[in-house]
Amino acid sequence: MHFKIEKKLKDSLGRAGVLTTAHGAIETPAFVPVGTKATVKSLLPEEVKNLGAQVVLANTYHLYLQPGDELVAEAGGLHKFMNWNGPIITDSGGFQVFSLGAAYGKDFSKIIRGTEPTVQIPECSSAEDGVPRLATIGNDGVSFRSHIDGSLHYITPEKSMEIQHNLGADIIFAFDEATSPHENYAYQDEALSRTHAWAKRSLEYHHSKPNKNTQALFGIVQGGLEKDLRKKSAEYISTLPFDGFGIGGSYTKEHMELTTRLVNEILPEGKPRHLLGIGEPEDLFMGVENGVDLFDCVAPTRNARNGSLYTKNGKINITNTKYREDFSPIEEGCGCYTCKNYTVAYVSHLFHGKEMLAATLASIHNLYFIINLVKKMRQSILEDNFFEFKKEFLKEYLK
RNA sequence: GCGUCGGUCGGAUAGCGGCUAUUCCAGGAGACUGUAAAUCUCCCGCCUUCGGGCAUCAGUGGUUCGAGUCCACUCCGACGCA
Repeated sequence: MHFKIEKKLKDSLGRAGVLTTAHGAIETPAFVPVGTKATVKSLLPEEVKNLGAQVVLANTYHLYLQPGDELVAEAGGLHKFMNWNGPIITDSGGFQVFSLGAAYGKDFSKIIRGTEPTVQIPECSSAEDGVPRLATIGNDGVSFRSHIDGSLHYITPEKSMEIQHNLGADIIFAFDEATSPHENYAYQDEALSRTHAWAKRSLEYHHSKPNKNTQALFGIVQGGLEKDLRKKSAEYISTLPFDGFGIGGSYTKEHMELTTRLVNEILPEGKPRHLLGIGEPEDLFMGVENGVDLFDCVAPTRNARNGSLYTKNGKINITNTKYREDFSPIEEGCGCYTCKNYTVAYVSHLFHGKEMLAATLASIHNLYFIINLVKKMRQSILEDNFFEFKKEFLKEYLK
């Protein structure tokens, strides 16, 4: 893997570059569509490629459970298995420590609401609080109760690496613990020590295998909402010989920005940075401005399936009554396949009729919108007008 | 004409003497950020100062402390017998 910075943004951390992987180059900053189970939901790989995606992200935990990483290896690896010849990234399963653990059955997720970031739910600090969860954390690894069949699985940093080696993505991630923002400081500190120890173990395992030559390994910075822990994490992870870095966690938007800036000021400039699980248009601007090179997020595809579509004037809910007789495209002038060929009324009809094509056409539009938005950000960096572009876009988008 | 069932929100249902009339669909709105997600939440008779208030189970009477529920008749719909 090779990363080259082409141009830096003045007075900020932003930059445009090219990341070359074993399966091709990625012009950064770039948005990475999520295909958790080795498929970007509702889309053919050809469509994903045609709408402008350069790379996709699949999930270690899900593929390990089904169909199994060894089967994928037997099939010739993820690229061949899912018929995607471009770059692939796999997440380590670290996010599932959070989503199936502390966040299981709760009403909070990746982005938390409210302006008070230090809100703590004390009972979350203990795994023995009787609250049901599918992931239980130990210092050596994490026990997962399969959400598919209830079977018990134990994933360690080494196991995550082994699975990711079998899957064969171009970029893989160290196994980490994404913590709940509601945990107290003591827990965040303890969890961070674990993430750091696991980062080292992930790296050692990876470097002991020939896969190190074809697969790049990214380390992950955690630290919750605590500034000093984030700093500590960025500093420690920076010292390890990772090929690039991920920034993970769950936070308020305000904290995400502070964290991204703080962390990227510390991470080595010459290596790529991936802001995990982000985001919405305004978040992507924030990330790019603060030195993020890669983003992945389920938002465009999940929102699409749920009828929420991006337009330059904000998101619309296409199932609303007012769109039933709207014979214009979702967005006037949009270059996506859906907008070039179909009307809002038609897509609305597909949603009301619960037709599968609704998800496909909506996903094409949303992914095109987001991928293209980040491409325009890249272009604006190269043309020295990022801030003007940002201001203009957000003025219309956020109304 | 006689008899037997039935008539509960836009549709389909539950309810078989007891307080707030069930559930599903349709309809309306919202949420969703390293995918437990083609999912979830709320609303869906009228009014409301969001505390609640007032209606309501084909209709009209009646029995009862209390009726969607029991009784009588009327109207409507199925079926059966003439």
